[in-house]
Amino acid sequence: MTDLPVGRRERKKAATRQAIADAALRLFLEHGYDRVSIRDIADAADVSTTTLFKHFAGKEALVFDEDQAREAELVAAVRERDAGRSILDALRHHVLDTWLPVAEHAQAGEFNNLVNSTPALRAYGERMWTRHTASLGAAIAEDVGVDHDDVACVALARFVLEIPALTRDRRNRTAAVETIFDILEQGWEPPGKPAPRP
Amino acid sequence: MTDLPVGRRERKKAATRQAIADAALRLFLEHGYDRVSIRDIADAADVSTTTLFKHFAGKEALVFDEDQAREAELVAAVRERDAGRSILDALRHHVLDTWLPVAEHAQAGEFNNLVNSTPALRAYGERMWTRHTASLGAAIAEDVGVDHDDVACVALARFVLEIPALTRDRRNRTAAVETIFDILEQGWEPPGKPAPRP
DNA sequence: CACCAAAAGTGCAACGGGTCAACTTAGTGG
DNA sequence: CCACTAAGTTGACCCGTTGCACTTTTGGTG
Repeated sequence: MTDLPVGRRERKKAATRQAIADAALRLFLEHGYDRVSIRDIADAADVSTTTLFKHFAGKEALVFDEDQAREAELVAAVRERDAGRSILDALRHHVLDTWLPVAEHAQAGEFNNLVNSTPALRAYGERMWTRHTASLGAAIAEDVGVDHDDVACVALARFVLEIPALTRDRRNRTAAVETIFDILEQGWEPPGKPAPRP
Repeated sequence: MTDLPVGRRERKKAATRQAIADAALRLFLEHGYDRVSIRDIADAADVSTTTLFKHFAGKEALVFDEDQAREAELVAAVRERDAGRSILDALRHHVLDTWLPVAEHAQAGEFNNLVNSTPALRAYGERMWTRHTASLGAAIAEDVGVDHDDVACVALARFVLEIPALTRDRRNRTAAVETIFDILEQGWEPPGKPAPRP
């Protein structure tokens, strides 16, 4: 997965980082996000708060490790799609195949619950996605051969990146994702009431 | 516009509130958002920080007065549109007629600049818009006669509300808005390079 | 008019997130 | 083995924000 550190130094560094992240997640799940202070976490991981902030940019970053990966995957999904497949199709399947499994199950029960029930974390999570707008937009633009900040391409990127927020608490996430991609492909039109059974 | 306060009490209250807001904006424009502390503002307005926070929910709220109005206008634009006009058309014209003039000119030069160049304010501003997703989505859903949290309707609402963020720093905002509405109406397709002149 | 309850405002202390500067420790590499 | 450098520590500090106990104002009511 990620290249493992070689020197003793980097191993120790990685270890501390991990210790902090573990302690944080444990305490958060145990007592709730905002009843746990940075100092608590630092103590539990047996480091100073300054050290903690050298590893993580802020309190929210303790729970959302890893957004770098997502951006790369997204761009790749566009760039390295099968020949003849449209950009939208590639994105649709990337979302369905990659995001949904993670959201649905990966022992994420408590985790999702934690994020979902903490406004600060929800907000941070949403912004995390939309921060990739520029990169994804640029990748799409490059693919179709227009300016890297072409409005249509950037807008499409943003809309796709809103999908997690829009489908978060749906009973049937798959259907919701499909519906949204249908809008993006064919345009929006008033959804009819589901026809009553005759 | 807003009903003017009658009692001496409410007049004074409104006055202090205004004094705070004025002091804040002045200091922000003069020294930059994050070089001005809450204490500075409170001092300048000659109140205590406690009082300040009884009038404004947080530091960002000092610069963004008034988002309530926007939500109502939006919902109205959908509900009270001319007969025979589609929802999307109503929204498109509401955005073009109501939002653009405000964004373009209203002595907003420095103000926009301030918001734009301060990450905290950008973030707050964007969330301000998307917070109306549910209401606008529900209005649309009601109009077409489906569940108030129908995915397609909520998605459309969100996409429309992203428009300010997506068009903020475009040279030609009008064109950008039109492009985005075209996507929402007819679906996205790869924009061709502008045809080179023959 | 006098009086009282409630609202507006004050002062102060405290908390939690986050930063800074000077210092110690301990791998790294020559 | 020694000098260099990155990781970590310490302690003080700023800032946004909240709670608490207290004073002032003001509107209404008997």
